[in-house]
Amino acid sequence: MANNTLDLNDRSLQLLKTLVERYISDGQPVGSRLLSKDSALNLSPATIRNVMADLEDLGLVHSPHTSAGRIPTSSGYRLFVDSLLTVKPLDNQELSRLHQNLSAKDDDNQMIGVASRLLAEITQMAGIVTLPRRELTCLRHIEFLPLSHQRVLVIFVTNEQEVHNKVISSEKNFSASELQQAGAYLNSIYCGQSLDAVRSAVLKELQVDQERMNQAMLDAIKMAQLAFESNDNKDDYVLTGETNLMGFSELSGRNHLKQIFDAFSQKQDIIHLLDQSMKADGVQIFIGEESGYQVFEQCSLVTSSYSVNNEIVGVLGVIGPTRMAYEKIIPFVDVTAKLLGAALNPKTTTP
Amino acid sequence: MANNTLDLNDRSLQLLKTLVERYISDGQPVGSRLLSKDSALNLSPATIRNVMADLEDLGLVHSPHTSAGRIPTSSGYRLFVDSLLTVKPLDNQELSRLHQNLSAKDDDNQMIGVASRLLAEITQMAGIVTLPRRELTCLRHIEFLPLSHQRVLVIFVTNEQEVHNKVISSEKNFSASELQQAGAYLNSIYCGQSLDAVRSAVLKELQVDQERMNQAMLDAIKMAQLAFESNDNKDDYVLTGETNLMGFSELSGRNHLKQIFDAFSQKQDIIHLLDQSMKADGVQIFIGEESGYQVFEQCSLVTSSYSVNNEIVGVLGVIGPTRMAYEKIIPFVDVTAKLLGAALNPKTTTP
DNA sequence: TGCTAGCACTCCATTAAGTAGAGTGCTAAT
DNA sequence: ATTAGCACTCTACTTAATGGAGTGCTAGCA
Repeated sequence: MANNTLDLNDRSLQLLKTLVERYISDGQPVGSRLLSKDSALNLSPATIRNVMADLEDLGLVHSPHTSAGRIPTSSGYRLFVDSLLTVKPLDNQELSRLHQNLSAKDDDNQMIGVASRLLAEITQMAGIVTLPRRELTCLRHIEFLPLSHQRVLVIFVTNEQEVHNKVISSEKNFSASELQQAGAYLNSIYCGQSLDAVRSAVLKELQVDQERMNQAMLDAIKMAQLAFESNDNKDDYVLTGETNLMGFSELSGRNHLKQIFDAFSQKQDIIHLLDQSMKADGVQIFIGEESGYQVFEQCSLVTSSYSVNNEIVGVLGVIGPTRMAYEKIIPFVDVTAKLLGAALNPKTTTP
Repeated sequence: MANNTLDLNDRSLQLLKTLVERYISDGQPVGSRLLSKDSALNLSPATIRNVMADLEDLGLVHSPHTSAGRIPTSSGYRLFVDSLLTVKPLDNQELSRLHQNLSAKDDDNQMIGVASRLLAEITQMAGIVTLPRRELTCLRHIEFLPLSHQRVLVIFVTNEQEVHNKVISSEKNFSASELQQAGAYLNSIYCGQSLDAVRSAVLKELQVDQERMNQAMLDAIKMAQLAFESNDNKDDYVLTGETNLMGFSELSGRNHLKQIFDAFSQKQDIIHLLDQSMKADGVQIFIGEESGYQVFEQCSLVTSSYSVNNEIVGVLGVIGPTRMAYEKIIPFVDVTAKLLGAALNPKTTTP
């Protein structure tokens, strides 16, 4: 039962490869006769059947019922994408479309949307792009406005034009002009630094000699800490083309689609799944139950992190049925991630 | 063929009413025998059949095939909701749930989301709420930040804490301090007024004697005009519980659901549909093809505008199959709209 | 004239049975 | 080791048969 590649000779692997390719393109269980013709090995169907029995023992393929052909299992797909896949270079037309639409624009958020739409449209599946991490963005402007009941509205702008806002509770009731002063103070010392840098600088200030500062400065620093303490946009993404998934028969069983769409709108599980790709460079693939979520046992997720200035800031990818054209999807997701990373406005800390 | 209520005697109407009620609760075509027992009229099935034939001639009911019962047509539903419906008072439990969740909070946007979710959960259909019109909100703070290439980022806060931002192109390259001055100037004169008022005041300023103003003031006014010229959030809404629609068999035909979900993500058509409810107070109902959109010929839309300070600012409602429990949905949408209107922060102009 | 009982008819849904096709597993022969 | 052959299994599709629900129509009754 050891599902080691070494257990299999070249012939078996070759057969598995053509089986998977065939199943991906046709969607029908592949029988021994078809496989005998399709592979260049010149073997009789009977021989193929023996090989198939071996592959089935190893858990790489399985038969929906006695007299149907074989279809790949998740392990089968996994072995296929890991060792057997011959990736196809990107179609020229698609490549130019990517370049055209993902050239640097001003608005980052807009570009995220474009990327998601491209992923969905070209693959005809669902496209997903997480919003870029804010930690690495640089602070451009910060400002406080008083609300009622000791609450303060903080507005800050990062990069070129991303505006964020948040309500924090302050210790006392500040007047508008006090808040304005605090903003001016913070702007003067932290403007241009990355949020990460600001966060740690603020913490350091609070720990060391507070006596050196006057009360106004201290208030400002405290509010800055509250303003930056949590990173809120980390749990959001732009999803497009979900409806494309409705076309796939393997996903349309009863409330299967409903569960998938529910997962999409709850976001939580999806985010958790995407987070795993944040750690690694390059393309990652979750096939069927590998995702760990029952909802997606019929789905595959092809993702890639995308980076700005060699720092991973987000993840993007496509979601579709396990039976998808990996040899095209994988390079496609790969270059999309690279282009998006390149197109996003650089956020270097200029100290 | 005149589908006038007057063509029908009380008995026919009574029968139509019970037929619709029965169909709504069971989902099965209603036959003459069942109707004979169900109605309190003590008529034989044969008599009922004659009446049904009349109703069918008038286009109020129709038979899916020769030997099935009758189901209401859109006109049938229409007559039902207009003249025959006996609305049920709201369930106490639901009412208290509404009150509890729709009490005034600080964050308007958050409340919109809550309302949408309540609509969806309680009706088990899709809930939709348009964002409130910004025209009637009051300006609290405005500010400009320079971007590259003669572009300016304008940030303004309305009401308590809604932050909006937008990029405009200016005639010349302003320095940060010039922009700051402009912001301060605008704040000093327009703060606290409604956006509508600001917009017209700005236009007036530009028309009359510009000589009286210095260049800085003029620049500020011009930028204010650009900042407020278009109302962008009018074309957006919060939709929840779309997936509930997947449960209804009448909507699950082939790509029917896909079309509906596509319409949801395109937003355009939906907005246009909802806009029609903006004109009227109270509950409005679109049944099947009445909406004018083929996608929704199997759906009904029950909406109500909601108002703040007697001004209609948005629309909310539910979307579900034509076969829905109108007698419960209608009052429910009605009170939800009223509660949401009351809960939203008042935006009166305080001149 | 309005209502009803009765009857023939239609259509659907479900079940049962039969058939053709595809594909397997096993065995024996090469 | 590979293959040809055969019996077997399972599905998908077609056909037929049956029961049930409901209608439309006609004739009779108040």
